[in-house]
Amino acid sequence: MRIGELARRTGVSERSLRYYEKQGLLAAERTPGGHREYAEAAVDRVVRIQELFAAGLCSSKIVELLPCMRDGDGGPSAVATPKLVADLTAERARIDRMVTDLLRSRDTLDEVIDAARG
Amino acid sequence: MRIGELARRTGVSERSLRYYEKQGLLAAERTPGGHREYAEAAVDRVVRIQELFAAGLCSSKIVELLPCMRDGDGGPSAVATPKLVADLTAERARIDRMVTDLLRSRDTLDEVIDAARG
DNA sequence: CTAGAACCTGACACGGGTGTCAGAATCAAG
DNA sequence: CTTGATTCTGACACCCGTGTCAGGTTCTAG
Repeated sequence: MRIGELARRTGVSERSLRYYEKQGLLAAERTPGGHREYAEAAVDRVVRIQELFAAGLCSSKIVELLPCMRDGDGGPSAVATPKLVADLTAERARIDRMVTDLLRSRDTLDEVIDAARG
Repeated sequence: MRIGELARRTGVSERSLRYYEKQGLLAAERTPGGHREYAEAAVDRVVRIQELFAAGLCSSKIVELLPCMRDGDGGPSAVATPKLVADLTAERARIDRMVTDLLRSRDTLDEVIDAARG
C-alpha cells in the first residue's frame, strides 16, 4: 500500500511516517517513480511505534528495540544485547513509575469530579 | 522556606518553581527585599503539580483544577464548574488510554527482555 | 494526452516545560 | 562594613515528534 492508505489505516500522519523512515524505524520499497510502497505488516509496526513513543521511548531506543520484537509477519530477527537489556529494564522501571503517577492523578481528577457531581 | 529549600525538598528546579508562580500555580509571599517565602504546604502542592504535568495536563488546566483539590492545609476552596468537569472527564479518559498503552509497551519490553535472558 | 489526485523533498515553526547564563540585588554571618 | 551564598529578573536555547507550506514529480482514470 502507499503512504496515504497507511496513514489512513493507522491514524498517523504522512509526515510522521516519512519521519519514521528517516529515523530507520520503518522500511518501505519504492516504485520506479520514487513513491513509497509499504507491506501489509507496516500497519502493525506503525501502531507499535506509536505506542512506544507514547511510552516515552525515543527514536534511537525504538530503533534498537524493533528488530528484537516479534512482528506481525514473523518472529524477532535479533536478540537484545546486554546493554540494550539494561536500557530496556530502566525504561521499564520508568514506565512503572509513570503508571503509578498516572493512576494517582486519575484519582485526583475523580475526587474533583465526584465532588462536583455530589 | 525559601526557593532553594523548596527546590531541594521537592526535587524540582528553582527555574520550574518560578515558572509555576508565573503560571499562577504556586503562590509565594515576599520578603521586604523581594525574595520568595513559601508556606509548608507548598511542598505538597509542588508534588501534585508535577504529577499532573506528568499526566499530560497543561498549566491552564491545572490552574483551574488546583482550587478544587483538597490540599495539605485544608479542604477545597472551590467546586468544579460543569465546563471544568467535562474537561477533566476528557482528561481522565485520556489518562486511561495512556495507562493502557503504557502497560502494553511494558509487556512488549518484558517480552524482549525475557527473550534475551532465556 | 490531460486533468486532478497523490506523492516527493526540504525547510521552517510550534508547544511548553525546563536548562542555563548574565548582571544585579538581597540576605545572613563574621 | 564586608564577604559569600542565595535570590532576583529577563532572555535565549533545547528537545523532538509533529504541522504545514512550497514547488515539483508521479500516478491513474478518462
